[in-house]
Amino acid sequence: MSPRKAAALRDGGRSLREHLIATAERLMAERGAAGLTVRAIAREAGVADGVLYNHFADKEELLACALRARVRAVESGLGDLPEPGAGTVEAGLRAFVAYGMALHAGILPVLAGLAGQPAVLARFAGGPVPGLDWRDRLLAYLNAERDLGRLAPDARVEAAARMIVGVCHEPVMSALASVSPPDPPAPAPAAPARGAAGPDDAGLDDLVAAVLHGLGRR
Amino acid sequence: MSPRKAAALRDGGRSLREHLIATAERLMAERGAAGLTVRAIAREAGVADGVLYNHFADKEELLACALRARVRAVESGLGDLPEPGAGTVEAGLRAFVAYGMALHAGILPVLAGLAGQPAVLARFAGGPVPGLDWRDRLLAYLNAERDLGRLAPDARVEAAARMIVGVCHEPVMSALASVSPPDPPAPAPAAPARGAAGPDDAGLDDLVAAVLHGLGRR
DNA sequence: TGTACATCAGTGAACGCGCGTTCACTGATGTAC
DNA sequence: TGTACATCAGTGAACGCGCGTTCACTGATGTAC
Repeated sequence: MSPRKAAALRDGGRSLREHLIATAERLMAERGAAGLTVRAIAREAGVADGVLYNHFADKEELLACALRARVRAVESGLGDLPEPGAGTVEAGLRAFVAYGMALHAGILPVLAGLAGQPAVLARFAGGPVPGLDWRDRLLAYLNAERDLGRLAPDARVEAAARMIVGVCHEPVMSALASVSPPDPPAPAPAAPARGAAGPDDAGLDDLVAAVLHGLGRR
Repeated sequence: MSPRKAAALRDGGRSLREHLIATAERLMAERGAAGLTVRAIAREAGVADGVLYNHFADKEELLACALRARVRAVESGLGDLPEPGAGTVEAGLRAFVAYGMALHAGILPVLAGLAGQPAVLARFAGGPVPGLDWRDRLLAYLNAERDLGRLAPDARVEAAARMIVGVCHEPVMSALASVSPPDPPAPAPAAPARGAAGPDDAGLDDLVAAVLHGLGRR
């Protein structure tokens, strides 16, 4: 009851399905999802072209699984989000912004590469979307801190949340717009548009200070 | 010295080159740039498939021209940006945010559709990029208002500019992530991801108030 | 003025290529006797 | 225990399709005489 085994799996215990998802996820992270072909995934995984159709309905299902795996991998590398009332508000906001920056830097480039394949994004959206969850938790954190009296009673928490979400998108979008690698022969670094994306520590402090104190005269 | 004329241009005075750019720009705005083919452009323009190569080096050059035309069209529909010192700071910021929202809502969906074709983006980036120009003018405006004494002397203008840029990206990105039209037979509305993108007037006011006054207790 | 020829942008069938997907075949393993 | 057979995941050549691009041909217009 255990027929032929894929050459690439002679060692290692994981199934071919998991192996294909892991390979597709790695290629997404390395080269982006835009020009990813089933042949490239199969060759990189060391298996035959057609075997993916024994485990997935079509290419889109494999890509959707790989996207979910990518999201889990990015999130597992991030710490916990702060609880309201613990530590200073400055530190809490810093943690939320740093988390959001890393989350979006890891996921947005892949999502952008799938902009031309809405069916994959639709399958992905058919579940909890990590960016939205993070946004909801940020909003809940701000509301709780306001209720604790550590933010102004009339603080515009909705507007602030939208700005914080936006500021996490912005460096990724700018990096995407300015890259210009050759299309087919892109060896690419292991994690593109990551390094230069986020702000340094002083930038984070300025962001938090701007959110808390505003620009106006006091 | 005036040989055969394209059937679609028997009336109208513009050149076939301009006609192709205008058609490609319209298709970009209607369907996005992701699945746009030279055949679709030629059919929509009412000319033969191959004629584009008499006027452009390749498909990428046509798309780059169409992208520039699209940007000019969006910008021409927007008003002027405010000058420092004129009107209230609130009104000035409102104008900058409204301008940025409309600019990005018109351009980002098209840019996202080109994420898989970096060569087009590279040609586009080989000139003044409107989003960057707007960002620079916003930063200059904030600095000038601070120097005029209408913002706090220690106002974090860089951080605020990044948040304002981000908040203009954010609704477009959210709309892109949530759309799921069928891929090939997409008649699509005339301007996708536009209507639900921007905030209403009250939302704009809250954003400006959050930027000016911050969230902290005073 | 009328006729034959030259010019060249426009035409569209055809080319080569890479894509996603299929399916007849392979061969390692479990089972029957 | 040894041998023949059944199972079925894996294999990879081949299929059909749509893409960007090419190029021999068309035909409206300008020129020569």
